[in-house]
Amino acid sequence: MPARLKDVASRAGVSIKTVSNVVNGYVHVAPETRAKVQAAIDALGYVPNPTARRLRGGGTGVIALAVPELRSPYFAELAGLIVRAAEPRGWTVLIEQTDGRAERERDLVSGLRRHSIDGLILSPAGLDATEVLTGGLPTVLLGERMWDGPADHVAVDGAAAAADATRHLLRLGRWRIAAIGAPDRPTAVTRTQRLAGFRAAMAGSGLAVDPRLVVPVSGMHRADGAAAMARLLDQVEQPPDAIFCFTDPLALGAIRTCADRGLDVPGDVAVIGFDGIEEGRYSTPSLSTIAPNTGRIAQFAVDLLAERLGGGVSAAVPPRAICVEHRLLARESTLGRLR
Amino acid sequence: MPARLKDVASRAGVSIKTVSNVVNGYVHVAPETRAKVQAAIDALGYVPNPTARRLRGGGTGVIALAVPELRSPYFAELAGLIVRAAEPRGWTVLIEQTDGRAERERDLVSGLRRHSIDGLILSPAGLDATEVLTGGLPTVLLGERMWDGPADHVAVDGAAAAADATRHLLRLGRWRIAAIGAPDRPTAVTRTQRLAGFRAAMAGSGLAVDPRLVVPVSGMHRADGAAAMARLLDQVEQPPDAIFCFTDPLALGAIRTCADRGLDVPGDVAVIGFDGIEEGRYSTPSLSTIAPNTGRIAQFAVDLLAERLGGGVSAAVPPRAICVEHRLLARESTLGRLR
DNA sequence: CTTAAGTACTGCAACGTTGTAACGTGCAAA
DNA sequence: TTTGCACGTTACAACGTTGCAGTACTTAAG
Repeated sequence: MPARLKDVASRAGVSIKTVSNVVNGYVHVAPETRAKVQAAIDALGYVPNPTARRLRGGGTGVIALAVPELRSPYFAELAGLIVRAAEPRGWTVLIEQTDGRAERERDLVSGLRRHSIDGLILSPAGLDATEVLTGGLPTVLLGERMWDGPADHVAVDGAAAAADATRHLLRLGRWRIAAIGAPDRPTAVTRTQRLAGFRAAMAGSGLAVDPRLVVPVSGMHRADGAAAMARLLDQVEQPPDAIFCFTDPLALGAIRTCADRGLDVPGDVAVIGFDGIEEGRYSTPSLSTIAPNTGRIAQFAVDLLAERLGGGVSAAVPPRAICVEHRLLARESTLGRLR
Repeated sequence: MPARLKDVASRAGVSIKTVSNVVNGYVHVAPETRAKVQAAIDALGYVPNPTARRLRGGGTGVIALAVPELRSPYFAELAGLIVRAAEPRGWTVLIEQTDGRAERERDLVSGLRRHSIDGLILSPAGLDATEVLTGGLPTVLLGERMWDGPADHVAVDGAAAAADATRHLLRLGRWRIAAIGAPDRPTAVTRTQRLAGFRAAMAGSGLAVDPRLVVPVSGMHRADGAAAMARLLDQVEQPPDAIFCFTDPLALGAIRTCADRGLDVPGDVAVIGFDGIEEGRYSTPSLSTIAPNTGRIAQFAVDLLAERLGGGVSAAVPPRAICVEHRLLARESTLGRLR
């Protein structure tokens, strides 16, 4: 039984609308009326009812964030940053997990309208570009996509970043370089781009890519990396001297397998990942990686959504793509112990 | 401009209310009327407006989950499980980050009413027990608390689990055992309980706890563990032969410092953590830990909330406390390489 | 043949809010 | 003085839904 405008109004001896005006900071309210109303508000502990506001035609202050899964550290950290970036705007974030299944993404995008949601930040993993718009919801896409997608979109340049990782290995004098995390299906855009960058950097150094050293995975977790590394070591007579893993968890799993097999990292095999998750700073050996600026990704995602929502950008404005910078973090898994 | 009841009604040639009755499965509707209405619903793609329903007095299908931060792997994994457990009930989960600040928790609990939320699952870190109820929202608490708290509550027995961890170290013949993660303020209930369990197990073996080996921390991250370990090593002339860290990230940070200082884990120092996060299975050395059954924690939390919400349990029923089992996962950081 | 109970459906009001239009004021400009 | 205007305030309607009370008709019971 929370206080309503009506209660405040009768206590302050004014009309409902005047209270509404005070609450909403309308200018033309006599100071003493305002004070009287404010006193009543404080006395009753009045808090506006957002449901009613929404019904009347406003926003809900809730946006949805859809990621493959929260147990992936990269997405957990990103989600945390997005929640934080949404805070100053007074938004709360509703989180959905897609499990990376296009079908589930589709259900989500179309079904989210049932909730009272202002906008969507979607990290798609397999949804066809054209399908994204069907929801009719203001949407921002995260992650490496085609740059002419159907919605606003924030990402790093995956191919360039992958090439940077590869070149880092090449600069260290490694040339028999494996790649773990190749796509197992054509819709996995992120992995396809990273693979392309890998190939480009190899080609740039005049090196051929041994097909047996390109290992596809079905998941992007530590277990998948460990299994892929084991498979790789079992299939080739001579192990690679370096590995570019397309995510940090893949790399950490691969490193674990190396340890189990008695391979020294980076002595025998240098390993570099991709994500820049905090875990890699403290692992043994610490993990060299490509770190997208996740803070800026989160900020841009929220800002782009805010612009679409606030009408700052007409719906007719074509989708914008923002490319966020990345850094190469060279650590022990490629450089060795530093001291 | 989605279709409203009114639109469906005029298309089907019936009253608004009859359409409402059909949508809500009211029994006394003639089959042919129902079919006619259903056809209109399908034709117009009518979807009920949840905001209006909520205003009228129903639930929203949205629950809130408040955790300290998503970047903590334990909470990220738990959040993922809760989102998944909420799915079959048709609930979506709105996530808030408290940063472990009681003040922020207070704001959240009282402010969440502003959103249209049916219930709250709160993992408190410092909020006084009595304050939790002020929100007036059906609430389930997570994490080790007083067992006579003001709301339904799911947790492992933190003291018993901590004692298990300590006894594991004792069984390995270690006796100079340090604890990293002691509370730096009295309201940190979780850490206080784990410390109590640690002390109890030590006392049970007739061992005194060297106060210098009990290290308080201000945060529970890898960095805090690394710093605490460094502080510990700097302060005592002879390093401990084992360390119980109150969370896995603390343990992983501590292990990292050991590596930097040339201490072998577990040769020189055995390390055990608390959380059972996936990361510990793949770290080098893999991390011994206490693993609460997070799957069941998530399930119970959602189920308890559902009971309060669904009226299956009267509001008068006193708060229930569910104690979830935990397992000791003994791995390399205490046992050494197994092969 | 009346009465009661049940079925099929409808209209109205209410949930709490805000935009719009309107109403008096009082004061400055005509 | 009259006009005009800005100010302070208010009544009313609407947002889309559902509970309640009611109407009209049908069937069963007394």
